[in-house]
Amino acid sequence: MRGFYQKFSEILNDIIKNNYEVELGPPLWEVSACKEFGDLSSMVALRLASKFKKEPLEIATDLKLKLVNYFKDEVEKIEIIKPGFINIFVSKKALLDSLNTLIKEKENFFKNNFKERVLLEFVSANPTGPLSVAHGRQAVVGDVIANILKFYGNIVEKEYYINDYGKQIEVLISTVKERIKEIKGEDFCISQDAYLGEYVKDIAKTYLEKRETTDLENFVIDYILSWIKKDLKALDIEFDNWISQKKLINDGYVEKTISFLNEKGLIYENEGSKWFCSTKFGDDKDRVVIKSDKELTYFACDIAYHKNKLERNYQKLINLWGPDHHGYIKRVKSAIEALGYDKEILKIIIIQLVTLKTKEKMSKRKGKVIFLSDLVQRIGKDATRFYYLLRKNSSHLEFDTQLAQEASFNNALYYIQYANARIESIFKKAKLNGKDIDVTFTKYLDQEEEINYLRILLQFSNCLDKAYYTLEPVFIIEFLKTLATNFHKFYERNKVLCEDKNKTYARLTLLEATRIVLHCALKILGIKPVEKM
RNA sequence: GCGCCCGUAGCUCAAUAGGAUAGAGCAUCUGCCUUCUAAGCAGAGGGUUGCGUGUUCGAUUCACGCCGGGCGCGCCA
Repeated sequence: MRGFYQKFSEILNDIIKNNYEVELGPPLWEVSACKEFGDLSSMVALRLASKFKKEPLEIATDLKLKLVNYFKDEVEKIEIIKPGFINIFVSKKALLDSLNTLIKEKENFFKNNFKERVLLEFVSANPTGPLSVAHGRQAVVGDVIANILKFYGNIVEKEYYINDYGKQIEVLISTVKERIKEIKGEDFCISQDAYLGEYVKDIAKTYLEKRETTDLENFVIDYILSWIKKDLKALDIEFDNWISQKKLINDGYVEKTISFLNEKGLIYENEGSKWFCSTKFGDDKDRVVIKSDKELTYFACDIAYHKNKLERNYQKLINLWGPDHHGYIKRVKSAIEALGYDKEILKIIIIQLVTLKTKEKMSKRKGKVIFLSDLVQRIGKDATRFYYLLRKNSSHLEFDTQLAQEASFNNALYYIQYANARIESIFKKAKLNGKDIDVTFTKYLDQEEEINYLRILLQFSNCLDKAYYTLEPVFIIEFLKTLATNFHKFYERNKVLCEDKNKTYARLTLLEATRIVLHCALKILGIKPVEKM
């Protein structure tokens, strides 16, 4: 249960269903916490008006009349404004009731119970080297999206697709072989398109040291995968499933998928290779699935992989891809339709580029990649996660490593953590903790400033909705900044521990509620709250 | 040439799933520490939202066309 915000949404939804026989998607209410326009503002009258070609003001008035019946003392007043806004001024009582419930239920207050089975595939970097800073953004965003989905009661599996087959791997293996020769002092040859990174030498060295008798290819892939897992672990990210492309092929799954499409008449031969007519499903051109050298293309495997996903019966598939894959979306969606599924089941989120802003100007010579592990080691897990989430998924992210390390108010994470530290400090001084909070004292919260602060706090529900429906973690960051700002303001102006014991306990409930919200939000972001600074 | 992302204050970015007077921080200037952490708070200045047209009650947001910046366009993966 999430207090009045949830309740009001349910009520409005019922009214619309009963009277207009339609179901409008969220948001039904926008939370404004603004003196002029009230706590909740709804545009549904305007949405209904354009749908039924009626006067928005009429609809708004009608909805207002029906809304009134549902409330006794939760609402101060309902106003209809200009083109058709319905503005609700929530009563102090409703706000305090929400506060009481929040303190009792803690973070459960904000949860939902949607129960969808969701498969989230992200990172899926080729096992040809350690993860780069670009992969890091996908990893963190994906992990946080998973947390958001889970928080709303969905069953989420995080999956990593291992591209352990194809030319890239072949090139890597041959590079390792040459490096082994180099170490042994034999003649060797590193070609132009080989993997030039120093880490290839490390792999070769380790392979020799361990006197591995196993297959070199398996050794190399396992070795790199262990790096990748370690890099992810350093960011507190763990995957539920690791799906191997090679295994899909060896199990005959890819072949089966191609013949399945062939039976549907969607595969044809041309110039010695086999093509899938993706144009029939909206793609710009048909795509090769079996090359003229009889090898499978990456796309062929991907069709099979998505078929495999679909057969595992998820209600939603979400893929996080880098911007270089945007041209690939139509192709995969076509494949899903060709396989006989609704392409809307797959949601693809493109995570834009990351650039590093560093003072010492890490050289870009020879396209040298900067490893994720170096970044995490330098600025720590929490700051790395936070700064990766700073922008919308679709926006370029400039990662300011200098700022992320800085212990100053310029650093938004410090500012937020500082709020938490101040709260902890007050509780410590009062020799109390969260368990000692008695909600009967909330009745002493009678100043406008206190109630307004409470309003901000309760907007977390709305923030979570936004993040959930848009799959944009950045909204949680933005909320945390706002909350921290308002907390610091409140802190400066109102002393919590004061002569008036009732006031003290009342304000402590506000602090406890803030602590719950801060901890909850940070937990979703995978960041540890700091208790002392 | 085609496709994707971006263009908002001097700088870095916000603006919620079209909403009401486009907001923060930095930098500049002015105040506030015998009082729960000054890593903070209060205040001032700063805008033709790249340009144009359209969609509608309403556009920073959507559509189309320009201009400018970034990236991608394999029988690579």
